[in-house]
Amino acid sequence: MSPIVSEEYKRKKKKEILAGALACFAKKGFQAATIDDIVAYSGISKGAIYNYFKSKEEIYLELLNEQTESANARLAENISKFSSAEEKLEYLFDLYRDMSPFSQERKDRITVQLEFTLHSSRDENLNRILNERGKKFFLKLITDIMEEGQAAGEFRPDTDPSHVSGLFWTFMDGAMLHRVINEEYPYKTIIDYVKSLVLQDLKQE
Amino acid sequence: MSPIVSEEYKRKKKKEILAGALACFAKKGFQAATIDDIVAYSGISKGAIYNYFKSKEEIYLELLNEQTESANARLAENISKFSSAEEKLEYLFDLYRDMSPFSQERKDRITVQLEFTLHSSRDENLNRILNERGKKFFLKLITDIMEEGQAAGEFRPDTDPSHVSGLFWTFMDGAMLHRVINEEYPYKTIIDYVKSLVLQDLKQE
Amino acid sequence: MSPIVSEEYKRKKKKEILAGALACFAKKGFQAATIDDIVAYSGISKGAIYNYFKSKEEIYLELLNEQTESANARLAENISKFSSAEEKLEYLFDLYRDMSPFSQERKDRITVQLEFTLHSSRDENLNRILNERGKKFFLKLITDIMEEGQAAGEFRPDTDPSHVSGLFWTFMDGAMLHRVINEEYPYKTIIDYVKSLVLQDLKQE
Amino acid sequence: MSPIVSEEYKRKKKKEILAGALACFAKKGFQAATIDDIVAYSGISKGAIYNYFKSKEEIYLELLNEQTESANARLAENISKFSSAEEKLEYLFDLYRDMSPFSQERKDRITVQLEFTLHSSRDENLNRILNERGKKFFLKLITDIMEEGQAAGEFRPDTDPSHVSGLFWTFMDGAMLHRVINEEYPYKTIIDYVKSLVLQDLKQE
DNA sequence: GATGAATGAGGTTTCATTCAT
DNA sequence: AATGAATGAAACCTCATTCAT
Repeated sequence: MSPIVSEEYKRKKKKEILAGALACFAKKGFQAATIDDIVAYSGISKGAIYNYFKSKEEIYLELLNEQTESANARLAENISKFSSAEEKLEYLFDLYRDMSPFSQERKDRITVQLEFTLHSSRDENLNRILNERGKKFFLKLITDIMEEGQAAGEFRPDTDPSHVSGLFWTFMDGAMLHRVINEEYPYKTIIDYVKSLVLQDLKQE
Repeated sequence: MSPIVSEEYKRKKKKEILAGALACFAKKGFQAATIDDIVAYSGISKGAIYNYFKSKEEIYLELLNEQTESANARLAENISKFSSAEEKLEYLFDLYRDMSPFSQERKDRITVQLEFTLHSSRDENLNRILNERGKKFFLKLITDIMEEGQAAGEFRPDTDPSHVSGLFWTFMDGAMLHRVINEEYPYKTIIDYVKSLVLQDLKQE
Repeated sequence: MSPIVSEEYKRKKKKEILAGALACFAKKGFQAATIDDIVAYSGISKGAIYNYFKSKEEIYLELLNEQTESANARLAENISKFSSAEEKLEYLFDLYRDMSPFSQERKDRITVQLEFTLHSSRDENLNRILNERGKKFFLKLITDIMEEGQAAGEFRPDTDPSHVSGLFWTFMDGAMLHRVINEEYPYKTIIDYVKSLVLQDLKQE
Repeated sequence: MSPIVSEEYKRKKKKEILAGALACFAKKGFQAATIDDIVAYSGISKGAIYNYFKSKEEIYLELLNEQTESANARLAENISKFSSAEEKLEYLFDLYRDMSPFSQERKDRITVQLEFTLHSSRDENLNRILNERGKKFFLKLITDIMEEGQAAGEFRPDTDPSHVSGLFWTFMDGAMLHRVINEEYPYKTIIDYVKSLVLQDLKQE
């Protein structure tokens, strides 16, 4: 009885739903956005949405998974292209700097991501998962570069790699937050400023 | 001719409600926290809460006002005690650094504050107010110090004061966010690291 | 401990409360008017109101009692002054006609009275009481006059007194309703028209 | 691809809700009747009711619209069938007279209608709309007949048509009010009595 | 697979009444 | 007697989810 549709079709449909949900969650926040908002935005019926996701929360989680994974993949892939630690670090700063000007979709993702990050502080389990992932991926991404740079003599040896990594991600999250809430925030300039401070320091003998 | 309870009493009651609300909003988020949560937490009846505040939203706004104002007051007051720009800047870094270890209440406030900041990006009007206030108070606090330091020859003259200010607040928001979501985040160490980077740079001739 | 106040004082206070309640009930309706409205309007505290009346409903009922009784008293007293049935009937028509222009208070009373009358249709018991009273007082007031007039040969004998009476009160209620909802309703003119129709008919031999 | 239920189905559902609401409003009054009353009475869930109407007030207004429109349609349609003004006027009197004995539903409608009419006196805007409609439709209905009758020489020319019209509607509202609150009110007899008074007078040369 | 009407738990807010002072 | 803060039942309305078609 059920028309059997291709996996391709299903994937497309899911993407449509996720895109609608992202826009709605960004616009109103997860709690305030309703399934009807998503229906209105995506043009997909309520029943159909529940065919693809079993709850509003699941949509949210999938949305966040999706973005972390794609971000991770992109980063890991590109970083390996550079040979020196300095270039790698520079690349990371520039990568984030060049996100600006932000597309609406990127702003939406960031808003939703930050909101979710905050929300995670309320859920022991979620929090542990996120921190674990943060350590394993984000923190390590830069400590690896730092260690590489220090081993190669590019960077001063007396700086704790995890401090640089912590500083980087702390700063990027702060910058994205400010960018999202303030159109006039000098996102690029400030990232460049921090980049110069950090690199200057690291290269000091 | 009596239950005209003292203003003192009313103030105290309001504080109790706000304290309960803060805990609940921090624990669940503004949307997810219910009036019944606040009732359960504070032991104050639903009706009484509505005698003091006319809506859940009003409680939220009052909570945020309160914290901004107290923060503003504290900062402005203390900064003026120092005579050199360097000392002032150092004081600011140290002030934020020494917030750690965070009391539960401070974490709650920060969580709620960050959530609200994010939320504000969804409300044109609120957003404008917050950015205005940010510029007038937070940004200016540091650009003033910078200009003072540059005029006095303490700081190198070629750094844009607003970049330092932007960097500072970007960083502090990021650090508080990370601290709130990650118990193990080396908050103090990283703040000291950034402080050293910034001051080192500024004092370079 | 309780200051013992005079009966006079109490009566005055009750009147004040009733006056405030009348205005509020007229303005919003019994259900929609709140005790706080009455507090605001009368300037008397909530506690005090509950010292004099044991519920909002009791205030309402007292208000209606008050007006029926005063109306009854006025009518009965004045009617007896006239000697002929025709004069009495004319007096009644004129009495109602000359209520216009209506003071705000009168309009309020009428609104509340009509609302109550309607409301009474929902309460078996109340309904019976009101109909009883209506028969005993209002209906009888005019059937008595009619019978007097027919006995005296003033009025044609073949008209059922109760029909004239029914017509009169039906009409007056309708006219007051229209007057209350429509500023431009030609209240006096229409009453005079009906009066002329009725008297003309009754005096026909 | 289905539960796009037919328009027919929706209309029926709406009617069911309105019927339930009418009964509840009549029984308790608009304010006192609760959505849960309507749920209990109609057997339709709260959510479903809010799918069809966006507020309790909207249900009320629709109910009143419905009845005015159907009344208007019925009247306008039938009146035109008669050729003489006298017949038309007689038809109107008879139409209202023959509503009795009142079905429960008719009594409900009248109660709700009268309550609403009274209520309208509290809302400037509503009041204007209702009076406008009253003038345009109800008043005009009879002044037209009067003018027709006077032009044709059926009715005496010295009677102001608007007085007859005013008298008619004043009387009918009064009669319906009395009928609704008093089972024993001789509705038919009194209407016939008024009809005879009015027609007698109009036909006098 | 798609649709959207139906459900009802649960949220916010109001307000008559009580009662300590 | 007077006051008004406190109470909590009960009102209106929303919305995630289900399910008949």
